[in-house]
Order: sequence, then structure tokens, then C-alpha cells
Amino acid sequence: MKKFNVVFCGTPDFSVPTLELLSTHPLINIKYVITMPDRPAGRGQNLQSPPVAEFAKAHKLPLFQTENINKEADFLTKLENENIDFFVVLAFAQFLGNKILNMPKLGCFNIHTSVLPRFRGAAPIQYALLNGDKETGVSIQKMVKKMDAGDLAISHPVPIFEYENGGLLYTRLKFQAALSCADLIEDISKDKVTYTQQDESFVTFAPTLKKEDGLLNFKEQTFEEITNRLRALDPWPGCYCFLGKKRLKVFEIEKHHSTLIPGKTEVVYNQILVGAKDCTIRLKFIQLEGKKACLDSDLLNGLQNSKEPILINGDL
RNA sequence: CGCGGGAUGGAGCAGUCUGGUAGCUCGUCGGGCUCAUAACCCGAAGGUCGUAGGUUCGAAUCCUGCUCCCGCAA
Repeated sequence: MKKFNVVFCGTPDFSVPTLELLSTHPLINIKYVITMPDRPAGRGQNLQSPPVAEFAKAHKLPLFQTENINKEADFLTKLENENIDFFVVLAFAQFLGNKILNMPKLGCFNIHTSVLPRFRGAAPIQYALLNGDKETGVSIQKMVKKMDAGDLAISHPVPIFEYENGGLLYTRLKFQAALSCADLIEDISKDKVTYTQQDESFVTFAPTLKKEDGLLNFKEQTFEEITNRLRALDPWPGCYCFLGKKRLKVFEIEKHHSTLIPGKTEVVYNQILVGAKDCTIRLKFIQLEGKKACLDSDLLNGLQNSKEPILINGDL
């Protein structure tokens, strides 16, 4: 049986199940795995390989690490002679130039974790939760120069469960991505891939999340907005506010019957209460920088020796 | 050697600089007050002060090695 020559591009752990599927698929011959270079990361800034690189090394797949694949002229020339059928790109964190997009016979397929054209960009999973959506999905698009704008080969809706936070949904879609990739290979092998054009009038964007996106502004956010944000950014990058000058991570909140002015802080019965835009919120499970996560009441217990007043976000 | 905080009864902390075998708040248990309570009063239990070694008459406290946890950053 003829095997397809495939190049895989990806970087984080999110890409690994799909790479694993490809590496064991009877119809796939992985010609190259392309990923980002090793980088210093974590406490101590030790050099760390991207998870995709680790997997490739462990399974003896040809690996190529680069900061920018488009500039690797020698490597690309070599690839052109490899008779590549298609690329699979998943969470690669690099754009592909025309030279690459036009190289493989069948094109380059990008797996994207939303139902396109909704949430084009780097953080579709979190944006679905931020938006309070009940459903998201996995799309596979034939890549074009414009980001996430290619015709859809696969569009697979996935329900979002009530209890799911960013981390759980991330993990579930990580495996769904691999399953959808298997569907794509099935279609390709039978030569029955159908492409659907994206309706540009429904396009929305999910730009890369920054740490600051986790900064809670109680004064201007409603309980629902804050809840969605906590859920979407859990466990990464996480939500936080400031207690005095120190960073205070917020893990769990609950509605409180008090009626504080938005932005105002108050301590009642050993609970930290803050006025949000539409109601009063208790910061129930929190973590002061350098400390472990704990209940607000525990934190207050320890803070009673301190002369600093309890003020959230400067109590603005 | 990227920067920084931390490890003390079940929980969160103080005490460390200026060595003399531990204290606060909460919780738990018992009792009291109360129609009642997240309130109040009385009492009790519970700690090898992360680990190994050193200095000392004496170390939670000073010195050295190690382990673990966490915030930033990436």
C-alpha cells in the first residue's frame, strides 16, 4: 500500500498525540518533524526541549528545530526532493510562507481547535470559555497565506461540559485533534476530501493570551464575566489581582449577598469581599505570591499581625 | 549559577537580626450562656520548629550541606 510522505510541524504537548497518531499510522510515513529550538524555561532557566522534540527523539523520527522555518533555505531545498504529500501543522507557533505552502502535492493542513471561522488565532480554546460558549470544536483547514482562513476539510463540533476549565478542555481537544487528523487521513486515502469555504462574515479572533489578560478588574466586570475568565484561564495563565503591592492569584469566587460599591474591598466574617460591577463577590480560594493557595479566611488569619490594610487592587 | 518568597501543633502566621527548649488567630474536643448563631465566656488536647551535620553549657534562632513548596520570568 502506498504511504503518504508527511511533514509534521508542532511544538507543545498539545501536538504530541497527533504526532503519535501519525507516527503509528499505517498510511503515513513521517519524513520530518519540525519544531522550535530548545529554550531556557521554568525556574532556574534550564534549557528545555519542546515536547514534540522529545517525542521525536524518543521515537527516532527525523527532527529539525528552527526559529523560523521559512529562512532555512538549505533545509527547504532538501525537503523539495523528498516528494512530500502533505504537511500537518498543529500549534507550531510559526507562520508558513508560500514556498512551503506550495511545496507538498496536497498542501498543508492545519488543525485548529475551534469551529472556524470562529476564533481564528492562537487561543481558540480559552476564547470559547471566555465567551461562555457551550460548544467548540476541531477544524482542519488547508492552509493559505492568511491565518486560519483556508478551506475546511474537517469541521468537528465538540460540546463544552459545565465543569470544564481551560486545562480540561485543552486536554480533551488535544486528543480530539488526533482523532480528527485520523479522519482527514481516511478522507485523503479515499480521495474524497471535500472543502468548504469559510464564511468571512462570521469570522472572530482569538489572539494570543498574555499574562495581563488574567488581571481581574472587579469594578468593571460582572460576576459572569469574571467566572468565565477564571474558568478559561485556569490553569494557565491564571487570574489575579493585587492585595496591597503583592500579587494575589484568584482560583475560586462566589456570589455574596452584600452590596458593596464596585471596586470596594471589605472583610466580613473572615472573608474577603469585593464589589464587582453587578454584585458582591467573595474571593474564596486564593494564593498570595510566594505562598500556597488557601481559603481567604486562612490567609486573613495569618495576616492579622500585619498592619497593612486589606485592599484589593488598591480599592480603587 | 535568571530574580525573589517560604518550610514552626489540623490550617494560616509571629518568634530568627539582639541564642536560654515556643506564641497568636482559626479549627478540633469538653463545658457554659442563648429561642438561636459565623456571636460571646470557660477549659482541654495537639509541636522531633523540613532534613543532615557543625559551633555552644545551651540552637526554631548562628554556620555549612541537602530536600521540598511557591511567585516572577521564560
